[in-house]
Amino acid sequence: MIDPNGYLPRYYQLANILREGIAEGKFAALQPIPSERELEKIYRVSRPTIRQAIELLIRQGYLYREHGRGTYVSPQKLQKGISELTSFTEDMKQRGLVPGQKILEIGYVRPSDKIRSRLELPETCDQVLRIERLRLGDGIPMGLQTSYYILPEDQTITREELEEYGSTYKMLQEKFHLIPTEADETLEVALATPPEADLLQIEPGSPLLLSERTTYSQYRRVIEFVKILYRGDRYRYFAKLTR
Amino acid sequence: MIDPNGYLPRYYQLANILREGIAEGKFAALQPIPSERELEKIYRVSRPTIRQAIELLIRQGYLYREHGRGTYVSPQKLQKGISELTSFTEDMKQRGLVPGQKILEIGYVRPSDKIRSRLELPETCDQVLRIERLRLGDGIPMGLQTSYYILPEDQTITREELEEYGSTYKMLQEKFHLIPTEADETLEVALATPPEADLLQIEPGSPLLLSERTTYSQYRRVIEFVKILYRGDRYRYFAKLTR
DNA sequence: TAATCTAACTGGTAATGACCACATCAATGT
DNA sequence: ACATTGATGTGGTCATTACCAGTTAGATTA
Repeated sequence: MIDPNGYLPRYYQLANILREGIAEGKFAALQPIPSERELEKIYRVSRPTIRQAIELLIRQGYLYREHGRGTYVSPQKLQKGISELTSFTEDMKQRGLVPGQKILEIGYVRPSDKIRSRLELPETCDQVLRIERLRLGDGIPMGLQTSYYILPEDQTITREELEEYGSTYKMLQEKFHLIPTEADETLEVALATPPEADLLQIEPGSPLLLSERTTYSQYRRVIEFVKILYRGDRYRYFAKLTR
Repeated sequence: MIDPNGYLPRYYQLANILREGIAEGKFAALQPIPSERELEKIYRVSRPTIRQAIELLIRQGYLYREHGRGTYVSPQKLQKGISELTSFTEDMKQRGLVPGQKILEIGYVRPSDKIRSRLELPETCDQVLRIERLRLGDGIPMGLQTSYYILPEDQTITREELEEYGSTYKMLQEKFHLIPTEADETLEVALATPPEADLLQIEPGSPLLLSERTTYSQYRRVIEFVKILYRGDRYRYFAKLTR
């Protein structure tokens, strides 16, 4: 069941086994899974390893513990949609829509004070890459996205690459070895200006959901600042909160 | 430094010491803290204990690790505002505003199908407590809140209690021993109807931020379903995302 | 000089053994 | 009949020991 010399660490293998068991209904919602001492005998791994696997599944929302009682399976509603950092592309896929994009503009600009502070720009740098895109879901306009990146001119992004990769996050990872790992996001409402309404194919003055996000790399440096104006009638934001 | 027989577990004491060190600037942002083996000698606790403390601080956003290099202090921007489950009252306090409320209506109603499903109501139950409140920040209308609770009639909430406690979450915890521990939230835009606009002191048709939240207890049972219509011009939603 | 290797760090995974704190329930006492 | 107690199960904490896996820098080599 668990390969001690496997490619994946043992606690990770065990977590996968348990997660599958939950998905298959082998362990039912609100019912306890075997105790840590029992799992020790079943899977032939030590208790710390088992606890590590369980802690992973708790963080992912699949299990929860009750001291003195046992470890239980979360109800389905709590098993999905943890507030995860996703790109627009991944977001659309999760919603069951085919992601698409239409690049409107791409080029270097002088950053405004707001952009400067959001990108935590050093004084020396006075050029940032700006990309404006119309984002589609199943071919229908979903939002208007404006992204800013700090990139030297010899390491830049071309329109062709952007179209080829589809997902910007995938490109950042493969081309620059920058992995988005954390982000701060704010959401508020806005009203569509005539040019925005035209691009989004809605009436001017229609309500929009405005998202502003600063994304950080694995080194805790700012990667990008992204502003997205979502169509209010087609987009809903999900969050999972814990305490 | 660390009391082995203290009221708090050792890993928790160590986490507090390190968190203070970070707050005081003793450990600077983006700089490494002492290695796990060094901390072992400094604080006279074993490595598992140290790792547990560090993992806690990582989850709270204060530290991050780099395999082979060390454990580093996160930049300030990432140290706060983790997507936490807070009541309206706590939310206002965090924003530096004085929370307030005006109770508009309180009583039992037959739940609609939508409310039924959101509360995961059993067939037998056909009465839920509905509370409608105008929520204030520094005395100014911030949002219109409608909450639904599953409570037997002998264990109910009165208008007086609601006004006395101020925070509903505090009351749930102290009176019913129900601790809100997890929640699913959705956000979308809406336009104010004339009666809503009147209560919120804005123009009819003004944009609003509509939040719908299902809150779960420590036993993973639904506690409440809450709908809040926030004034679009006075409220902004914050989220912290991870991967 | 420049590429390579190696030793010494770092965190990551794992086993073992021990004791504590909380929950439950059956046996015991009143 | 009821309250109490204690055994036994659960997860929570902690120490010790060992080895693996990346990173780095200085010593070695070509």
